[in-house]
Amino acid sequence: MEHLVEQSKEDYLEAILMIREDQGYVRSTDIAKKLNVTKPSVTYITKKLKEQNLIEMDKNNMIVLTETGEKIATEIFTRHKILTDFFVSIGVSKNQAQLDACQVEHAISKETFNCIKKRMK
Amino acid sequence: MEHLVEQSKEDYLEAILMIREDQGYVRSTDIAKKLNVTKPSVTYITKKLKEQNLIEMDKNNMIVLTETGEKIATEIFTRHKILTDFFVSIGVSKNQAQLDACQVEHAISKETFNCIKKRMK
DNA sequence: TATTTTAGTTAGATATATCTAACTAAAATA
DNA sequence: TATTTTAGTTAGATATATCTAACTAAAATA
Repeated sequence: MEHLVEQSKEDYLEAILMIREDQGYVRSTDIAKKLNVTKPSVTYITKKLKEQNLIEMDKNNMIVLTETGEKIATEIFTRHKILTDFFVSIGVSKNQAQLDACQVEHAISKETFNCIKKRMK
Repeated sequence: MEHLVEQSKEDYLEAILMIREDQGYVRSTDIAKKLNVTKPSVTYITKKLKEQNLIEMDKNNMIVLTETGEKIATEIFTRHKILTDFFVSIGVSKNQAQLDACQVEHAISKETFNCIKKRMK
């Protein structure tokens, strides 16, 4: 009841960032659509993210990342892109590379990610 | 209540294989120790693995893999070894490579794994 | 042999993250 | 303006995988 498991937290924050890049604002529904979950699930998780000071909601219910939230979201989004590129570079199809990056981005340590990043420069 | 989530299932099957290689037989307690969970947790999961015909228990409560269980366990164990080697080959420390392999082995598709495997030959 | 340790189970609780059903309230459309 | 659609919440249920407490029964040790 205390903490979100890392993966969900990161998935939601990343989704918020991606939606914002896409359309400039982020509503609860947009997250539900993006992550393929129901609206009550989003309500539940965003409540927790608020409690952890990772997001805020303005008067119109628009969701914005706090500084900490932004940092985590960006970190994961960067991982996502670099991992996708890396998988493509070793011969994985674009589509599958995307899907696997979504999973692996939560699974690897900073050390391993840095080694992959180095390889991609 | 129907199915195990892939990761736990695979973790338990892999642990069973590793313990067997190590000491020749596998008891419930050995799995608890290896995976750092309590004995009731092992009872709960092994019950499900039995229902799914992935393991059996002999008269002495020794746990053995069925043909299907063996196949899954071997597949994951192979992934584990190849991913560890791969991470080490790009500069990750042996220890961290081990840990990350444990996670990534469940996260990637056959396609991506095959590309990594090809790279390691 | 008596006692302690070890292996395993059952019962019941808990945490996380989901869902459906039912609702409110605002916005868009006929 | 009346009706419908859309956005969001609350309440309550569910699945997975864990835990602690309490127990049985067998094995090992004093």
